[in-house]
Amino acid sequence: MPKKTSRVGAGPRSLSKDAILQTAMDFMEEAGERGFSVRKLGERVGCDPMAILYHFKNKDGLFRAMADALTARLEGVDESKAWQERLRDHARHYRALALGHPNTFGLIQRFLNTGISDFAPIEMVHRALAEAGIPDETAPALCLAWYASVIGLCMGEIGGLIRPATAGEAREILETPEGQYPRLRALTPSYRSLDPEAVFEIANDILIQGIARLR
Amino acid sequence: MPKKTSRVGAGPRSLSKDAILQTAMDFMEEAGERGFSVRKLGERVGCDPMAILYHFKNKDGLFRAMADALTARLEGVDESKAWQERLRDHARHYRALALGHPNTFGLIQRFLNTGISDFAPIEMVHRALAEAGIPDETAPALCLAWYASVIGLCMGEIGGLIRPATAGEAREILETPEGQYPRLRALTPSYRSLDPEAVFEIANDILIQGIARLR
DNA sequence: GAATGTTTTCTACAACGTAGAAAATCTACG
DNA sequence: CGTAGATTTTCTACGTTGTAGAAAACATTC
Repeated sequence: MPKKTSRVGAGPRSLSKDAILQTAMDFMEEAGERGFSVRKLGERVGCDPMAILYHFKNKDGLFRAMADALTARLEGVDESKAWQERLRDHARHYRALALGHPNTFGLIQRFLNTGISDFAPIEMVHRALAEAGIPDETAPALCLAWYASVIGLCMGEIGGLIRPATAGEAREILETPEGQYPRLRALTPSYRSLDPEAVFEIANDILIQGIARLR
Repeated sequence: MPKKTSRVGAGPRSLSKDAILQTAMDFMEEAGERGFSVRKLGERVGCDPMAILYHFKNKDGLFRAMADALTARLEGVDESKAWQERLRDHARHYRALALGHPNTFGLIQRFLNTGISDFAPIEMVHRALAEAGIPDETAPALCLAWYASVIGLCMGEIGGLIRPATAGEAREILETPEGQYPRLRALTPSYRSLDPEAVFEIANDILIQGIARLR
């Protein structure tokens, strides 16, 4: 039977898991996943690398915890809004998370399989789908499709797929034989001035429109 | 000035880049990215690890080439079909690629930023969008949104997000307080028997419907 | 203060990516 | 043929990584 005090077992300096996670996320944003190592994190935290692994089992466990910690920062939505706006806001919050922590966000995608630990947002999505008139048979599929798409859009933006075309890329298109890619050629200026936020919003439009027409 | 023969410069055993890539992809599917190393690949190929790095500059370059090789296997679409079916088929081909090479497919997402090297499929998508009545101003945004969503769906499926809920997960939901997640609770049986393919198809429906109504 | 349990450090090992030098092999040309 | 130059493959070596296992430091309970 443990004591009544908060800390169930205190080691010498009582390294805080939350503090380690915060430092780990900052470090990940600075160095990227390539530059991230448990040893260097230990240096930053000011402890032996093995102390970190003691708390998180192994590097994968640490990554999982970082993904959870980031997911936990997801802003809630205003329940008084219409279902369309609630879904849109939820998607926007994911995007905000991705843009604010681009390097850590990839871990969310990687470890999304296990631990749909946060039931609350999923319940919210399902309430929205119910209000949209989606029958119970298709609701789960729709919910997962929505999450996969939204996360895909976030990954696309932080991964560099969704961004204005560079001058070099534009030139590359214009240097192709005249009649080969007429549409791509015509759209090149439009690609040059692409607005990533507009891409996200238009994707949201499509998802919401599509859901509305599906019932 | 090089000779007219095909091989511009032949080393001792003339290690074929394509053969290396094929072996690398097989190895990646067997071992996953964690188990993949240049040294072990060298063993499989039957050469020194450094010979591989000579051809691909470094491990990242090899990964990039693997992603390109996989993308090159994308099946083309039947141009005689309606634009809706062409988009749907294109998406299905991506899914087939993902399910056939789950471990290598992640590289496609990672390195999609650079090298929109295959103009042909993008041109195809834009022709479809034009037929759908999408104006030039929004076509690029729509195209990128479509790709990001489709790839997100593929990653969601091979990453384990899109799959039937396990018995343990179902229990976890049913063990929550009665009135807390009523929707989730009601949908649990439906989650248990979820069909990933249905999720993909419904997402396609939404995308196509959304595009059709957008003009 | 001794016993017990938890946390942190220390030490060591196998595996990794790859730089740089060396060797092996190919091509071109006399 | 042989020699010169270019290309490809191997060899060696270095710093870094994740982490197992033993030891040490500290906290808590009696």
